[in-house]
Amino acid sequence: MSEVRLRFAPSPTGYLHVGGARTALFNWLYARRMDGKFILRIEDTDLQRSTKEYEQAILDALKWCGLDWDEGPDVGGPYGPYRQSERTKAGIYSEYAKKLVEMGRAYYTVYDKIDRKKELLRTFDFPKDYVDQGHDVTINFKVQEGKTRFYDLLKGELEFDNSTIGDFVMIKSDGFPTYNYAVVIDDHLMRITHVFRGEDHVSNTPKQIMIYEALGWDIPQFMHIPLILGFDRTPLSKRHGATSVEHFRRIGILSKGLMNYLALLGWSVGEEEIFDVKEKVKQFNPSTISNKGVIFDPSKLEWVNGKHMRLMNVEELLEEFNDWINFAGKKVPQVERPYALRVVQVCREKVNTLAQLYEFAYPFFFDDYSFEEQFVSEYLLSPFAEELLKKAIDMFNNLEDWSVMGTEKVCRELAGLGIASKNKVFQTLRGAVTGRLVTPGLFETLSILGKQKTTERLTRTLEYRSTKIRERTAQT
RNA sequence: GCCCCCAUCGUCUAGCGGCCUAGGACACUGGCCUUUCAAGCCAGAAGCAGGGGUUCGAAUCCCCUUGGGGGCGCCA
Repeated sequence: MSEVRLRFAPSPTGYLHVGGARTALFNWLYARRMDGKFILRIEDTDLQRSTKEYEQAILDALKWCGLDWDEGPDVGGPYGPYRQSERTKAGIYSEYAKKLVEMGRAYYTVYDKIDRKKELLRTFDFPKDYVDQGHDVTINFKVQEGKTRFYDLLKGELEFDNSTIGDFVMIKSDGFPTYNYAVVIDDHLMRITHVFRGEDHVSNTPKQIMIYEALGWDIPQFMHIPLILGFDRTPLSKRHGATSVEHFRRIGILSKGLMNYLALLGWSVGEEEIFDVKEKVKQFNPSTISNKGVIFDPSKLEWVNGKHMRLMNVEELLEEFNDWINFAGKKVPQVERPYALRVVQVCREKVNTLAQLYEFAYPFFFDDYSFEEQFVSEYLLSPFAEELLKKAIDMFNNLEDWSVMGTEKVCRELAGLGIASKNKVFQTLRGAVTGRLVTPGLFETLSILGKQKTTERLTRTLEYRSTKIRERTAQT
């Protein structure tokens, strides 16, 4: 059996959309499952909208997703070039277009110079005079009578009456091919065996089939994947907020988490929900993908992501975290690796994204955290706080054992002093060393912070309290 | 308008004629744990779009209606 070859063919007119990423993922999954090839092709025939920046952004996003390709514009391959603009310059599309004209399956259309939509004539002969005079000329495919059918892996046998399909442009007047034409030429020349793409291409498929048939080429296996929709059931777009892969990366979603969620969206692998997509390659069966439009649910994405954060080993998470800090352009914590590992270990228990992790871990990394309003009004300014903090500074200064058990012992002693209730004592201490009322466990927090930071912070908080009290007295 | 696709809890799904008084997950609600909590554990509420058939029997098969989506570009 010949080699299975699949491709993902984005057009560089925007960032990689999660829908595109899902399509790429399914292509990739099947290529890997069949020990075939995954090819990346850039469809940049829309001169107006395509940019190099977007192309690079898409490549970066795909790489981040872990969807590596065997052939593509950056790595080359036996069937290159892999950019349609380059293939156009190489004359690949016009060659077959001319052939189709010669066969009588396509014709030239000449348009009016002023009213550029108005057809002047159709001809099988190259209209040299008109071209010389500067008229727009396209090459159009001539649709014949009959029916066109094809088999879709997901939808089964599909049939279209050719009378519902009009002749269509293959070569635009700027010399570039249209999508429906170029895709056929490229897929054939690149030996593509399976075309997995969005459902929005179903109605275009018969046009492509007609070209395959006219040229006497084998038709690849098609599978059209339902679109990803927003909660209002309209296709997921900017109107639903940012939808690019880059956006989810920015808000701290792990590549593993995104891929896992995207795979889950329309494809169920038994009861299991949390997995590394790469480990599910063997079980990938494209025909089990759901056949209905699916709604993108950000809250489930977050949940999946949080699970991954808690399941992966801490070293790996720390690495992801550092990469993210860098990517997101956040202030980089200047701490030792063992310290960072402990922080990540305790903080990941209660967050679902790297951004949340950063936010949650902030007081462990930096001293410039601020005090939460509620902590100040409800605890810090309370009468008991002064005595408690003084006592705490004293006891922590004398503490030698900074293990979790050690800090717990001191905390419990402080709570037993009768200065305030246990809850108030703990919350006051928590706020005093982190500025907030919601943090990892207090004993762990203190243990990680250590003697120097803890006592410094307690002292500083006590001073802050005095200043606040003075301000308040001055006002009244 | 014409053509095509789709239809199980709010969402993602299991189900492929009897195992279904429809299972799981997210979200939601309540409880537990408890030093806070966004983590964890337990419990609950929530669904086969509607109508006809076929059949001893239908979420599962067929038809219609309704609803949703896609396409009909010198966009991809």
